[in-house]
Amino acid sequence: MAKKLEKNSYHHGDLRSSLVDAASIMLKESGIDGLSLRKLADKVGVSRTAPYHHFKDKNELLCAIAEQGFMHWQQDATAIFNSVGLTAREKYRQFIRGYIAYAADNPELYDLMFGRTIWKQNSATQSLRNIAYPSFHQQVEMTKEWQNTGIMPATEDTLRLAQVTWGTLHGIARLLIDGIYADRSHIDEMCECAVNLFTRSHDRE
Amino acid sequence: MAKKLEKNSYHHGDLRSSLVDAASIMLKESGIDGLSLRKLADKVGVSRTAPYHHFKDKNELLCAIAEQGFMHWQQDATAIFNSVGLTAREKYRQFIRGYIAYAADNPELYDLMFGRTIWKQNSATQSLRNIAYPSFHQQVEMTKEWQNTGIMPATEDTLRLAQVTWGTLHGIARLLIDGIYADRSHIDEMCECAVNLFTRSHDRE
DNA sequence: GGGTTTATGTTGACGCTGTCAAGATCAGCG
DNA sequence: CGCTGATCTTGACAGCGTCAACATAAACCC
Repeated sequence: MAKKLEKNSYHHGDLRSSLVDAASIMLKESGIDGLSLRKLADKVGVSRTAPYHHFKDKNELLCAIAEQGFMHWQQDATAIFNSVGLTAREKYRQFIRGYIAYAADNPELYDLMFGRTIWKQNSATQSLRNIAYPSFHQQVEMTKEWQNTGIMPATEDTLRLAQVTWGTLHGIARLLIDGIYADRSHIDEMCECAVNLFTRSHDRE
Repeated sequence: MAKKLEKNSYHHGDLRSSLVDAASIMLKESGIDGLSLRKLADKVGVSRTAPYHHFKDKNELLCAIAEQGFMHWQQDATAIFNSVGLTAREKYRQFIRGYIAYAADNPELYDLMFGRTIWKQNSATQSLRNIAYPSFHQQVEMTKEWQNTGIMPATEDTLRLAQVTWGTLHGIARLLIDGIYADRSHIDEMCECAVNLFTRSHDRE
């Protein structure tokens, strides 16, 4: 912010975060492939190879963006989880809707965070792993909690149950953001259906 | 096959199908991005731009490969669906396992068939749509059948139920092939868990 | 304060990609 | 036989990620 005045200097002063910010916007507009380091440098006002002094390669930049995405999502998730005055079932419904909404609102970011670009090639930065893995793990913890409160069947193995329920959310999100289900108007009913399936006849509240 | 002898002629004779075949192999080995038209032409033994007389661009080639994938998968699916001597629930289990197995055995092809590359940009060929849409629709028909036989809850709207259950399969498949769940040894138990969730207390056989 | 190190930014170059334009070759048909 | 259209070729262009070599200025030490 305060660095904006020193524009004409040879050194940018705050290039790294400027790059991440601008790259996030470009990602949102153009997707992972559309995000070009050259265009990015141009938009920020530096030469093509300047970013390479802050990120080893494009992958490291992508990981930095994904990190921000995880931090943002974790805020949303814990806010829902810690909300008061809701029945357990209602809270679960809100979590599902929140998950899908986050993906639908940030499709390219979601694709980056949970897509093959980063994870398939095992190219995740240690820094990214440090926030992504706990986020994955949180899914299991929440499942365990829901099993304890009787929302979800306690007979199923917690890890498997978490994998399947998260898989469902992930699958619906992907069908949406990948354009296989174009219609966003179905989302609410789909979430409702998922809640019914997973929590069927397990509470009376 | 019979064309192999006429190798040294100026005209290839059967270039289109040769391209699709070679491209399928390259796709399996290198993924969508790794599949390069230039390398492909080189492998088939023609010049870089020869493929452009058979496919308008890379997208059309990808659609042709995806078509073959859908045809292959449809064979697998109907084989499972028409198998005799199985209870409805057992048949459903086999379908789930078959779906995940197909994705796990052909990760790059699955990514092409059900990924954003084709569907997000609405770039699917009419020819591809003609086989993909019925394949999508088949998922709904099967769900309806399973509702009728009492395997799945008849109270839920068929379309929503199909979307959610397919979403689950798709999500599990993606978590697997995108490297978020590296461990294939969990697949069987995950499928079992999904079957339990969706068909819970709906049959006694 | 002066000199050196180090971080940061620049231009140039390479090989890769998809794709268009123009010309070469050849099969098939009138 | 000659023409037409399908097929294949070389040449070219812009875009990409990235390495090497060089320029600048900030930071640090004596």
